[in-house]
Amino acid sequence: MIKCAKCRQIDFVQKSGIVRGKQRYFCKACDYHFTLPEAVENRKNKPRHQVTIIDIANELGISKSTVSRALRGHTDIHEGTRKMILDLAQQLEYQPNPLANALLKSRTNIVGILVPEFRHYFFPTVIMGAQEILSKAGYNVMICQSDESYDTEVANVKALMNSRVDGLLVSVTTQTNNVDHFRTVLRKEVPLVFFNRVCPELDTPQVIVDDYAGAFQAVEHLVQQGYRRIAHLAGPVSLLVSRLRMKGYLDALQKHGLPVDNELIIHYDLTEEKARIYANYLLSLPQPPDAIFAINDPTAIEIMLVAKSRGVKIPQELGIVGFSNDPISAIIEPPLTTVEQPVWEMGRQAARILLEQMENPRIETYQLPTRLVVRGSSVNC
Amino acid sequence: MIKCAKCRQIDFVQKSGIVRGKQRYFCKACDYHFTLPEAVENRKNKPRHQVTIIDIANELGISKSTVSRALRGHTDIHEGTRKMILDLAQQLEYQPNPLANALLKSRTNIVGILVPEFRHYFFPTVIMGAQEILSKAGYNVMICQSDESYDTEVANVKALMNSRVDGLLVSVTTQTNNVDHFRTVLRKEVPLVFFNRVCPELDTPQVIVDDYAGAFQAVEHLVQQGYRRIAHLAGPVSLLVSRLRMKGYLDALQKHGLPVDNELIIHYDLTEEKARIYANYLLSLPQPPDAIFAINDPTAIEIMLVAKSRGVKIPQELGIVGFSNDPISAIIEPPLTTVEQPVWEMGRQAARILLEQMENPRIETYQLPTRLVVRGSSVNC
DNA sequence: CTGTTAGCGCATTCAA
DNA sequence: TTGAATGCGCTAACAG
Repeated sequence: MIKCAKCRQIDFVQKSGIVRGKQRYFCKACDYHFTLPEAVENRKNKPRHQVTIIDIANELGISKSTVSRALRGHTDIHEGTRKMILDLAQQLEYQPNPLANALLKSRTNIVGILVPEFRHYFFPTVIMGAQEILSKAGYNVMICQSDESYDTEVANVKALMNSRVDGLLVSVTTQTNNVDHFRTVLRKEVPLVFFNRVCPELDTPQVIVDDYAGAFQAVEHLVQQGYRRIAHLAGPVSLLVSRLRMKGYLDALQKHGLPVDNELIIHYDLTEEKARIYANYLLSLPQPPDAIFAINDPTAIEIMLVAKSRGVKIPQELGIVGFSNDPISAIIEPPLTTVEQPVWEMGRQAARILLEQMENPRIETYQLPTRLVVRGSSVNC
Repeated sequence: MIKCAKCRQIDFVQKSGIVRGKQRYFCKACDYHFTLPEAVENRKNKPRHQVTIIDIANELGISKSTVSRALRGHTDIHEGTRKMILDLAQQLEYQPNPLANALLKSRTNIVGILVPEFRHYFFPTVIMGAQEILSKAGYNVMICQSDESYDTEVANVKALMNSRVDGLLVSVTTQTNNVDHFRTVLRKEVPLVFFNRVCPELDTPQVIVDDYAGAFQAVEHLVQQGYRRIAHLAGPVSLLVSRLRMKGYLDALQKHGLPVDNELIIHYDLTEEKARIYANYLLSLPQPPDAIFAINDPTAIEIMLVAKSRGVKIPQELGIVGFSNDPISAIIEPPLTTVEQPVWEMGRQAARILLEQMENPRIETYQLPTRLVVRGSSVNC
């Protein structure tokens, strides 16, 4: 089945020895010597050769289009032919090559997920939720983590775009102030959904929880427990989630007539070391707080460890509330009061919206509920 | 630049109206009406059109081969031409389409990582280590988690193979007894490296830690602390890691002349619920153990919680040692004695070996060291 | 109902 | 030094 490279006839071609490792051919019709393109040659003796529709077509003596149609389940096919094809495909363990399809359709069936870290409970869980929905819908997932570095985030977005992902699920870093890299994504019309750490300045869907209400309840709870000098170890101002929780904190204080002391409000970059430093700072103030509302559970736990190491009694001398309901918070001693958010569901929801976005784009912010879980770290009895 | 679909001439073709949304063309030479393939038509007016070498070639009035060569950095190119091409490419923000390349070379530059779960510290950390190495080497990573389900694992392997990953990093589920799906991978000559939960029966590299020594030290430590009736809440027999840690446990008992009591050895499936059930079971034996060596930290922590809930004092009435040095173990009360393993490094190592495997396959088992970290949960003072 | 043809974007081979 | 032709595997349009 080898055509002459010159006269295109097939009946006169024969092998004519091997030169520098390459099989050479000779056409008796036009007296022409030639070698086959490497790919074709490889095709013949590669052990890991994947079965293609051409193999099936050749085997059956029909055209590859017919095979394609049968495999794709088109209706206008002779029943016998279809059966032949399907049987052989099964027997040969035929697997369509998604690369070819991707090239043809410019669709990879891959969704990129970009998160700042996955050391803690939160992001891995969101990812699992997203994966649940996405894999049901036939998508594979490519996960990147930016390690809270803006540069890495930019590089990751570039890499994912370069891999031609069909959509992007993103939670930004604490350092992300410039969002041009996401503008590029939108310009190329690649569906993009933010979750948790969102970019409200971009016209694309966002999935968040009711951070304001959660924070408000948390602080109100502290007030009701009798705490009066409540500090807030907050996230960086760049993140909407920080600002919303901050607002909940402030409004709760205000509602209950408590003064806002700026000394007790600290924005930080969510790293462990800084959490420890600021916790120590707060506890060594001349007038230390009697309670701290932390932006999230890892922060709350760092505070707790610092407090313990300083001999500060929880909850008697210091009430602590976190955010997220990380499983650790139930385990630690004393168990941590925290604001539960539907983490798994957030992943599912973000994925659903991304899928929807691929069909008919709509820009909306989706908000999931939060719920206060009261535990020992804040019950001042 | 449109050729007639019949006579292949280009000079006589003109548009002839739009029918059902499709542009139709008309050849004045051969009097033939036709439409262009969808792809070509799309190409003309797609907003998200990516720049290709053809665009560059057309713009410059040269052939795409030349452009390709210039971009690929071949030497046999006129310096002026090269510069022209490179400049225009930069200006147009040309990005080579990896899909085309993948199709051509049968290489995707994607590595699949398959883990049983990522709820806990261990697997996410390994993944981060692997990613560090792989992305440096120009690979993207596709992560799947099987949720400890054999069927999901098989499906995931299939999906990853179907995506034509260039290599696979795997840790199997507790249920994986049949490894035919991995045999398929090897048969197709896709590099495969196991880590942590490995498949020694397969001829492919494995990365593990010195589980035996770690377990031995852990149990010996318990003996030295004066514990005499040491139980072992072990992993499923199907996992090599369970068997090795079990052996370490048994040998340590034997070395110190302690009897092996089968009642005190329990294999389980690593689920939280079962951990709790068996912990309760052990503690309610007529002759309960005075110490428990747990297969891993999550298990140890479940045991600790159960013990606390039953009012059993740790470490006075019950010594506990885990395995992995999960960050939680330092935080929990009392802090957990555990066997540290270089988790991050395990990911890096597995990735390195996978890369090496792509060059020159070699079958070896790589073992990383472990180290006992003594904390409060086992110091019987 | 089926075969032919074209093209997705690229690298490569051969001919000039 | 360059261009034309080929094929990676597949689908879709079109012509019988």
